[in-house]
Amino acid sequence: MGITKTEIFTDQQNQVATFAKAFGHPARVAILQHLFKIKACICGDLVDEIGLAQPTISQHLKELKNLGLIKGSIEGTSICYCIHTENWAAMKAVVSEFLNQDLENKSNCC
Amino acid sequence: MGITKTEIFTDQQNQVATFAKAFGHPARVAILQHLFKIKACICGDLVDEIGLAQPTISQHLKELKNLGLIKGSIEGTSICYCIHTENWAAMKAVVSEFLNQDLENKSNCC
DNA sequence: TATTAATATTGCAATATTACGATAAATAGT
DNA sequence: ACTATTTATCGTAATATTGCAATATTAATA
Repeated sequence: MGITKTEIFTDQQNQVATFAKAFGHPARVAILQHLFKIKACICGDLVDEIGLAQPTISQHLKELKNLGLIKGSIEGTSICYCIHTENWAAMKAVVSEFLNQDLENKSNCC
Repeated sequence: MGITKTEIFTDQQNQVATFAKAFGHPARVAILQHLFKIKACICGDLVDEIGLAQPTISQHLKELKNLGLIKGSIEGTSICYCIHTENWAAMKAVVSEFLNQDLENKSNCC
């Protein structure tokens, strides 16, 4: 049905999935990488930097902002986006815990 | 258009996105966690463990297998799935590099 | 070989995502 | 106030994803 049954999963599982979904598109990966690289936060040269139309970039930015991973502040007519470092760290903690799981014992079949 | 323009991104960006998409659904997060937890690899009790229909679980397993994150071996009539540890480590390296980016300088606006 | 058990595949309906043109909203400068 | 610039929103088309019932496949066992 295209709808995810979030009710049957734990909060932690849903959180990992939600954050991971944010990185599940190369445009958002590219946006975040650019914001990390450019020390000063960047506004809409993202549209030039990445090869997508302005409304598309704006939409991706909105998703990242809704998740709290970036924040934007008005600079005249343009808007300055940057990484929300505290929230990024929090997200990283959740996702890293998932990624860094270890096999307790060696598996006995595969 | 629902179609992602992968051509305009780097291989690394597409890789991060592809792996992240695998974790972008709580069912797949749950499946992977269960495979990590249960030392011996598990077959189709995943259907009982997680509350989704058998075809749905089978589909999620297929995606994870296609990405190389899990592997399955036939055990009689059932199939034994487990984490593909080498590939998991490789994935972790790619995703971690993305997550662990650091801001070079403090941002000057937000 | 017929039956049973476990998993995979097919087909389909519902919803989500991606992308962009057109347009609106906000602000700066004239 | 008018214009230009920048970003957001709306509307819509195309594609992707999720989920499951029905069915097929595979392997063990009677």
